[in-house]
Amino acid sequence: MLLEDDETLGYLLTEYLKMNDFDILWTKNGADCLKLLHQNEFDLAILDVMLPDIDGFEMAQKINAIYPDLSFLFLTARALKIDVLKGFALGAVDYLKKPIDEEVLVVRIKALLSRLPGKPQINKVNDSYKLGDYHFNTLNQDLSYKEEKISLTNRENQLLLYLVTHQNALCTHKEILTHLWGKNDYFNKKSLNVFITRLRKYFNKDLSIKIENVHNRGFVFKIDR
Amino acid sequence: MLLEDDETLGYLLTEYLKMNDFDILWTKNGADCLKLLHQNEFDLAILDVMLPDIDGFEMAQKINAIYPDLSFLFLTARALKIDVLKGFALGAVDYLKKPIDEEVLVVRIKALLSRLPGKPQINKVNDSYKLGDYHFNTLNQDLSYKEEKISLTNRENQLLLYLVTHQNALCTHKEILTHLWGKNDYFNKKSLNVFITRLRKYFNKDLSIKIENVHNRGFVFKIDR
DNA sequence: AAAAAGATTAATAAAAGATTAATAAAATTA
DNA sequence: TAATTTTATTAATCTTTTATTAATCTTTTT
Repeated sequence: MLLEDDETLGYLLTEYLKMNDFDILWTKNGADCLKLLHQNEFDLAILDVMLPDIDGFEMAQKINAIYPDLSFLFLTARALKIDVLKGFALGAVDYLKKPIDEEVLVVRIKALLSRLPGKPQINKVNDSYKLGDYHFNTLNQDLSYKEEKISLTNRENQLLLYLVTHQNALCTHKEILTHLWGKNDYFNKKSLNVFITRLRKYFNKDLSIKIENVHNRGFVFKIDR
Repeated sequence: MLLEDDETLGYLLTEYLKMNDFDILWTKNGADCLKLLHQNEFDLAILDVMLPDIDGFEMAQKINAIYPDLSFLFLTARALKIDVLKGFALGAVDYLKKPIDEEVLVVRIKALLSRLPGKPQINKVNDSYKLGDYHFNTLNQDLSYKEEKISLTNRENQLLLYLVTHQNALCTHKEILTHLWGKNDYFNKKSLNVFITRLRKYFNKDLSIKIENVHNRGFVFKIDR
């Protein structure tokens, strides 16, 4: 969450942070800020100090009282030593002086978020799947059968992951192609076919694993038992 | 731990931090710093960048390689944007510009330490690894095969340590490059390649040791048995 | 039986990786 | 300080891997 009353800077920062894959919401005053805090769960609040209706330090006190687990930092032109000390005394994780380079701001925020407890563990995908007698590790990009390890290419890995995470469900050509190839045309469909053949070959040691075709629709990954 | 070659500033900071109940040890060069790190368990390292024998960025790389759980920050007059970005890329928890007010330094460090997880800096890494018929000593920076000893360069040592501590797991290009080089671009990737070739050559007497490539992803260090 | 869709194997071109050599920068020695 | 050696990076060249396209055969549908 960004609390910043300056239109230009607020817009700029919001857009820049969005570009860097942050989910960010921007407010320009204390009242709206409180509403936002009430309606969302933020990882970090970026607070300006001088605002029309409230001062950032007061906002920090409110955060401490109402949302004690929310981390916040100050981003302000008020750079007097006394202000910095006050900011940290209120529990800020950082105190940044304006003007700040956007790129530097982004790396600082990333560094901060990576060290916040709990929150930052952004949905780490399960990376390992037991498939019949096989074992598929999508992070290491390999498929093992007993002692033998088959290393997968990027596409093979992507495709298998897609099929496995949609086990027993029909994955249409269109769905797969738009998801992995980004477009759905005749040639990519041909390519997909080649990869399906490849995967089937890898799995030929366990007859219970099947990649079935649904004519004119798509494929479905199944494990019989 | 404070790494600072300037006598006056080093003395001043050390005394000031002691007054504020920190247990602090001060070194003036890279060699002594490594000794200290080996003999103690620090919560935080404060690194100057420009030093007589080593640069602070290199020291950070060594810390990443040898004591990956030790947090560090830079305290330096080098305030160019590129340096700041590099500092954070290497995993710094903060990047502070000289001159800094002692009081502000203290509150910043307190804020940092209060957010460091528990007491994680326990697992000091082993300095010696048996790798098939080879023996790798990362502190002495050498690799021995029977009576023969190969001494490793800094980069070779860092890279091998990284691979060995992530044995059997895929180490992506990005991961390796940001950890050891501090940035991840085309040329560093080329450089990494050269080092991989070098390491493979060193290990060519034991065929069970392999550094495998995963196309378009990275490398994995393996010992077959 | 004909047409369409799918499966399979093989051929190709582009990208990535490996290797060796050349250069530049740093460290060491005289 | 200059000369020498060591080291990391960049360059050049060769090899391998990979995704796609093509060609051919098989199955499904109407």
